Amino acid sequence: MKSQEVSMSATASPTRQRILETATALFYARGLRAVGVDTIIAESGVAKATFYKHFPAKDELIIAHLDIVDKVWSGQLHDAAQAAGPNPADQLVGLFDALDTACRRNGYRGCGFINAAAEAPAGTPVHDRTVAHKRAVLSWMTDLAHEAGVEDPARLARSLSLLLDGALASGALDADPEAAAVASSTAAQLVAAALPH
Amino acid sequence: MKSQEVSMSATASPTRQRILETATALFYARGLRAVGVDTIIAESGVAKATFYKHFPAKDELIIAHLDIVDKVWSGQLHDAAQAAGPNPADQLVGLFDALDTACRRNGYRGCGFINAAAEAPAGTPVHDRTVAHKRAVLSWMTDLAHEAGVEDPARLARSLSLLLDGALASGALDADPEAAAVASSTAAQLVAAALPH
DNA sequence: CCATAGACAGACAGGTTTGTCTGCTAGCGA
DNA sequence: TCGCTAGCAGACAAACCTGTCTGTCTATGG
Repeated sequence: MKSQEVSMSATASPTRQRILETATALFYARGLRAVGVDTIIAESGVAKATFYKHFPAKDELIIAHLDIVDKVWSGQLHDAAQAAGPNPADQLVGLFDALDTACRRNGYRGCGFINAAAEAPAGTPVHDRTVAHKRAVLSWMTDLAHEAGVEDPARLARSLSLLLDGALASGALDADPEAAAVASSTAAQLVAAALPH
Repeated sequence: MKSQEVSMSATASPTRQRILETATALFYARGLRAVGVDTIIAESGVAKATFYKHFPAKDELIIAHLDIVDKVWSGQLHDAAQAAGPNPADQLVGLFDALDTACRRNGYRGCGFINAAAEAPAGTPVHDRTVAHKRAVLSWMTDLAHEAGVEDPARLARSLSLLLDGALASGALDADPEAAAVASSTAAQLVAAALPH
């Protein structure tokens, strides 16, 4: 208990990482309940005891999976916003490019959180994480709208997040780039209309 | 085989109806995979053999459930549109009132189809039904937009359906009437902007 | 009065799921 | 060399899930 206790909280052992990567791919592709731990164990080539050492219960693995989804998707959203330049109004529109990029990846199946929430009743940790994620995105967008100097930042952010979630939800049905394009251009229209003058 | 053969195709026996009602409530509330046939059988107070006589497999019950969801939700959408008067542009906005009504009902958990699709991989009958439902709604809205005489009916309808799905998806997380209100007012804004002159 | 349809009750089979437990092996620092 | 950590392999228990089957009860129409 000397050298590793620092990295203990980071919990980034390679085996754990391998399990988590396999699991997150399977969960996203097939759904939380549809994937059993046996499948994850077989697919990641790990022993059952090892699996349960890292994740004492399936639910903890699911939570870890959602944290990854959050990190990845939030990152893509921020990157797309950044790519649109320094102007917050432009960023608010630019973030929708992440949608187009995402729906062109194959295996795209919409938003991992929305899909997860459909399987988890309210009050469960899974559901709570989803709510927290959506709230974080909304609050980020509200800040951006505020910086852009629009009249009602909360309303604009809400509209845009509705558009985003709609595109994500319909993306789980058919990964149609058309939906992303319409979401993006509608976002541009809403932002332009909300801007002062 | 004289009096009942007419109603045979309608398949509306009271027992079947009772099973279906119980199942559709449970499926919507907890999810497709989370509800086992045993629970449905117990809850509807029916014998196992009777259950399997009416629905030879769980999948058929799920399909029947989705047909109900489709009928109910489409009905509410149409009713809300009708209530807004004869003007198609008004109807396009008015249909969003169904959202507000829905999210105030308790036990509201968003769109049964979106939730179902999250559990069913592409290519399955469940997934197909969902796509068909969403396509039907979109096409209805496109017709309305066309009648309203907007410049690009397809685009307006797409925007509005994105908004609708977004509100439905976020409704599965928290049944916040605020989301419905913003969806509605944003719809009004988009319709007004799309109208000629 | 009795034959038949439809429903009830519940045992049963066979598969899957989560999670535990026992043993074995390989590396690594003391 | 010893002991510790981390991982592998796989048996096992207990619950649960779908679907089948046997047998009983009751209402209704001929």
